[in-house]
Amino acid sequence: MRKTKEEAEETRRAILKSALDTFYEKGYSKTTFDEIAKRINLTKGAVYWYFRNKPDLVAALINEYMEYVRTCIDKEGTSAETFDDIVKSFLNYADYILSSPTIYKVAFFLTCQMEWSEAIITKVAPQVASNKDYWCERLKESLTTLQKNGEISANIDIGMLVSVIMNMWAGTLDAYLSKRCRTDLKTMVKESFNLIYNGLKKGED
Amino acid sequence: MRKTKEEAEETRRAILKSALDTFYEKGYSKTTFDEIAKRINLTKGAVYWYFRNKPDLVAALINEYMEYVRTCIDKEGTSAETFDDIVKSFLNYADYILSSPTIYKVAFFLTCQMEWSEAIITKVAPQVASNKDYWCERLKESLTTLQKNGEISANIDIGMLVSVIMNMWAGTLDAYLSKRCRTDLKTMVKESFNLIYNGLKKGED
DNA sequence: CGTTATACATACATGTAGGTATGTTCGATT
DNA sequence: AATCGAACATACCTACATGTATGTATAACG
Repeated sequence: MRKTKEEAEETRRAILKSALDTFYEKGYSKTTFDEIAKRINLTKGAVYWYFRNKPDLVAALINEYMEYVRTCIDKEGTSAETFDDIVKSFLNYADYILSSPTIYKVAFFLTCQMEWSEAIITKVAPQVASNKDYWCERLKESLTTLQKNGEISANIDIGMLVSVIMNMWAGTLDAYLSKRCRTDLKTMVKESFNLIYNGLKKGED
Repeated sequence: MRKTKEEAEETRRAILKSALDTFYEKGYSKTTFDEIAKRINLTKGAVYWYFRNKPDLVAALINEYMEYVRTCIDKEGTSAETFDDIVKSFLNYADYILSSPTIYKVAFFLTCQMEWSEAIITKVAPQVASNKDYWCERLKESLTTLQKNGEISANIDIGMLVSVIMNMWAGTLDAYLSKRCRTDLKTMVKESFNLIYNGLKKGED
């Protein structure tokens, strides 16, 4: 029954994939090593061979896909020239979540099916936070440039603006994933940014 | 050991309070009827006497406090005359969450410590949604009035605006409760509404 | 080619959460 | 005053999830 190194790596990835499916469907605490294994015709022993326990498994899972997400963020590349470019980067991110079933499951799992126990928080939260910080930094740079170029009012605190935008984005995504919002995600994102940009005031346009 | 009706009602409320504390500290799935009972010097039997199972207990708990929240929303009373009034209503709500440990625990439990299994969704989600809808309706009325009065631009879709505001509010509250945001909640709310109202554009003020 | 460690399967040990059945006490009802 | 049922306590049963100990076939390595 001994496998080659490559075959072993395959089973490791198969376990992670099966784990994601199970977590996605049943939620964190109702997922057992036994079910993860049986879905791919293995036994608990195999899963325990690769992962000490559930928090470790989740951490490995998130780590796997967070890295993947980050490369996709990077791939998008150059910083924004206009506010519309920023909106587009968020729309791309939305597209990315919607078009990749795997990433969708990860996002759904993290926002709706996770239970943030102490062990999970210490192992998973830093990774998620790090990824968010990375995104925030890029957003901050872009907005600062826009402010220098005069597209954004000079008396706006960019740090605060970043926080507001991120909260709005998180809230929108969360509402969509948890099915509290029937509207299309990308439409919501567009409308949200449009509102923030133009404001509500009765103006002159 | 037989109690009077009033004493029995007291223990029922004591159980709900103990349940909230336990859910708040340990999360949904790690909370057991045994611990809920022992915290107030009772046994599992007592808890089972009042509640069939965990989903039912959670539903009763949420129902209890949602009703309470709704009366507080109502108490605030008359509809808004200016945009600032709307902001104030959200600030009041924030104040309310922050100043009442019980409501804070409910909010924290719902956003961070809950696992949305099928049974929970069918029993709890409708209550939460109903409460949100109620709030949305009042928000929509207020915004419509403001639009008629000319404080808000006429070409803004109020329905969409309500969604955006609610998402922003939910995202802000969630970030605060899950400790992802170090900034004070009320400050964040103020800044968020300020941004939505004035917009980012380099204007003429 | 023999040894060893890898990559699992199998079996078992243990704790514990959920649920029920039954007992017990006493307030309420007549 | 006797009875009944509410309000629990106690005991127990069962399922199952976590974790471990052991077995085993074989790839890798010298």
